[in-house]
Amino acid sequence: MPERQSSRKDAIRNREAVLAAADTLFSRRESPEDVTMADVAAAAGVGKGTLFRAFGDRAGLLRALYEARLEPIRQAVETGPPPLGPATPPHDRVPALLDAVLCFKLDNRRLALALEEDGSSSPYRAEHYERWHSLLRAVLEQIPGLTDSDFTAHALLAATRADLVEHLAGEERMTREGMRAQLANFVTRVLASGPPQGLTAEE
Amino acid sequence: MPERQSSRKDAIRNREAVLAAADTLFSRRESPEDVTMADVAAAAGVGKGTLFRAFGDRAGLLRALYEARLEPIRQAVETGPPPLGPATPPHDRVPALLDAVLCFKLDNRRLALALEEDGSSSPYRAEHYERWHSLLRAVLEQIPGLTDSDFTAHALLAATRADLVEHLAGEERMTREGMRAQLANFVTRVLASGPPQGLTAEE
DNA sequence: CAACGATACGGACCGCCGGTCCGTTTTGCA
DNA sequence: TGCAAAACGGACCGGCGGTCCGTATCGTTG
Repeated sequence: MPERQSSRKDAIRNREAVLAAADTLFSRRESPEDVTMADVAAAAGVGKGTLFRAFGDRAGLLRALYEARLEPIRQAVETGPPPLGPATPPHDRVPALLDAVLCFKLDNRRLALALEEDGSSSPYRAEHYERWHSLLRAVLEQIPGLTDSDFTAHALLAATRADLVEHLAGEERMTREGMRAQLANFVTRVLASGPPQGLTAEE
Repeated sequence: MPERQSSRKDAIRNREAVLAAADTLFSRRESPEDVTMADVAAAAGVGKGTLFRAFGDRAGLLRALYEARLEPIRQAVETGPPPLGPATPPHDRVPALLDAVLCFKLDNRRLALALEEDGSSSPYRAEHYERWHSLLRAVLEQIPGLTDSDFTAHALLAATRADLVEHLAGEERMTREGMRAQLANFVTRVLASGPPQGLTAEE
């Protein structure tokens, strides 16, 4: 697993070049799978060997790109202000988190698609998914009257799957705001039904 | 698109043989993608040419298998008795439909996985998905106080995605009944919250 | 600054897989 | 039985992810 950073400046420069090239390629080309590793190498002005040494394999490159793009949001979630940050009350944080995920996928459609539909290993094993899931689960657990937090977290995240987002945005011509609104609505509905009888207490 | 049936008996026999071979191969092998077309052809005692002539391409074979397995459920949904059939009141039919989908995916894990994660074209374009979606949407539409039927149908179906099911059953060791119960719970929660303010009218 | 070991480079090369092609065989009709 | 149409099957192809190894570059040490 050659994922260790190198100190040599040519290595570092090449790594950057590859990342940049891959980024533009993925956002330009229609489908992620007609961006080949050779394409990326060529676009970065680099040999294939270099590319694979730097990132291990295709999934490694995708992961690196994804994590880089995800970093700001990760910050906002872990140490930022409400409504994403940890100080937010659960009822408000859950929709905010899911909205953030949705927006991220809208802004990085091709990339998310590439990462999720790469058959080599289930998206559910990716540790960025693990992060979202366990966070969401933890927050859900703080909402009184809500059971099955684990499954619920999965189910809610499933509503933001990259290919679904792609389908809604592309095929069904749904607008960004339309989607955000409907997802918000959906989340609300899931959270709304309180204990036994519908209570929806105003806070 | 060579999908048209042939009347020649060798063609028919071979088609059956391929279907059967593929079926057992997919249920035996760990991951769908280490069942190659050559494997299937060999197991069926048939040349690759025959296989591709009969089903067009890999996706075609998967689709044929899937549709065959789906047929009984399709019957039950279209013309069967409650709780799946058309006579069922919407509130009861929605959970029943989703439970049926879930059970189907549990019973055909590898196959569903193969079909959904085949990158060549989004699962949302498959017409069996279209069928489930439009049916579910239609039923949801009959539930008073429920908006966004289209999106809601997508979101509910997303909770039964094959790779999620696989993950829950495999990685998280969730039992069949556990999953069914949690999905039922989730569906209930989505349907429960009435119009704007929690109403949950008893029928 | 010279020299050298360590490290990275890059593109020819490999194995595999989905899909095609075409000479050969089977089928069923007259 | 003869014959055209249809199906057979496996050699073949193109392209992809990934590897290998001779070569070029780096940076460190005297």
